[in-house]
Order: sequence, then C-alpha cells, then structure tokens
Amino acid sequence: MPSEDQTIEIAEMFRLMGDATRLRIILACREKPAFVNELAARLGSSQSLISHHLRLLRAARILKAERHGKQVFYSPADEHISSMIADMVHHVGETVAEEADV
Amino acid sequence: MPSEDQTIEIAEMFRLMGDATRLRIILACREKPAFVNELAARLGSSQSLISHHLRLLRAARILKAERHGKQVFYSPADEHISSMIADMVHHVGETVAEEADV
DNA sequence: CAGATATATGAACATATGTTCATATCTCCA
DNA sequence: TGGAGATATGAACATATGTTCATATATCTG
Repeated sequence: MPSEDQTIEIAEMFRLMGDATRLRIILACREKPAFVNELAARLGSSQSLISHHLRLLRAARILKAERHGKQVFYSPADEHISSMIADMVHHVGETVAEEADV
Repeated sequence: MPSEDQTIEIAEMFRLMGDATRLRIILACREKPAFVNELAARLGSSQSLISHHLRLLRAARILKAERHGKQVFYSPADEHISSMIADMVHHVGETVAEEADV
C-alpha cells in the first residue's frame, strides 16, 4: 500500500491523464513528437488551450520540452507513463471486443 | 491511436482513478475486499461519501459488488485496471527513490 | 532596433465535481 | 408486521477545472 503522500501523487498522475484534451496531447506526442503549433493543428484546438495543458504535462514530467529557435518541441518524457497509457488503450480495445462478442 | 470514442472512454477511466478518495477505495479493496461500512471505517470517511464513489467505480466495472444479507461486499472487478494501479504505485515509488538518490 | 512569429501566461467565466446532510430503499429478525 | 441495521440516493453547496480572450514574453530576421 502506498503512503498517503504517494496516494495523492498517484491520483494526481491519473487525474492529468483523465482529461480528454490532455490525453489526446499525450497520444499525439506518443505517435509523433511535435511543436506546439503542430499539436494545436493536429488536434484542432487553440494554441492557448494546448499550451495551458502542455504546462501541466511538462510539470508532471509526462512530456518534455526542447526549444528549437522560436518553436518548442514536445515529446514523451516518461516512458513508463507512456506505456501505461498504451496499456489502457489496449485494455479498452479488448473490452469493446468482448462486449461485441456477447 | 485509439478512436475518438475510445479516447474519451480511456480518459474517463483515468479520471475515475484520479481522485484520491476513489483511489484509496480501490487500493483498499485491492488489499482486502470489504463491506461498505468496513471501507468507510478503514478510510475514515462517511458512509455516504464512500457509497457515492462506489457507485461510480461499480458502473465503470472497476469494482464489483455482491450482496450478503444486509451488507454489500466490494472487490476488484477488473484485474487489468487493478494491476495498472499497482504499476503506478511501483512507478511513483521508483521515482521517489530516484530523486532521493540525487 | 522594429516587426513578425511562436509560445506562455493571467483573468474571467461557465461548468463539472467532491462532499455533506437528509432521507429513501433494502434486508433481516423479533 | 414493525423496527433496526446497512446501503443507496437526491439536493444543495463550495470549490476545482477546462476553456476562451487578451496580452506578455521570447526568438529570429530584415
């Protein structure tokens, strides 16, 4: 059993992944790391919204940022988190398949 | 890449795990499945609060409920989700250890 | 340096969410 | 059947959160 502090930290991690917009950003970076404007375009969201969320994901070390001139390049920072999301993707895919079988 | 619907479903799963009270309930059931009143006592929360959260966890098939007379027994329903949480517990434990090393 | 481009940030707002309190529902037993 | 115990549920409330708009900051180029 995790400590109380760890429990809160774990919940915070899950909470960050628990918003569709943020999850899309993580998935997008997983598929192909990109600059902020590219992410905004790919996800069809405003630059401001993406940037606000990127800040949270960066602070939680889920994504990392590298500046290249005027642009900032975002990519997965935490492979463990990243593979956990992949695992959940797999899980949901399976669950849907099971339900379809019935 | 998951579909839009799947993305929302995945986010919803993470969101459910992203609240400290709910996470504590899941962890408690993982450690030792129990009746509602036991869970409330172990977590030091009100029966009402626990029950509200149990409803969400049950609906998401993260926990399952079995009635035994007047009491209702809750235990993990989804082993995959359960092991994913265990994985996150491990992850946070490691991260803390790494930071301590520095 | 001035302007343009890319990103970050702050304020404001509407909505979602967790918690509490009161009460309903269900189950057992005298 | 009536009452007590265990759980579920609804309303109300305070707070947290996601989004937008406006604007600041940073970087490059002429």
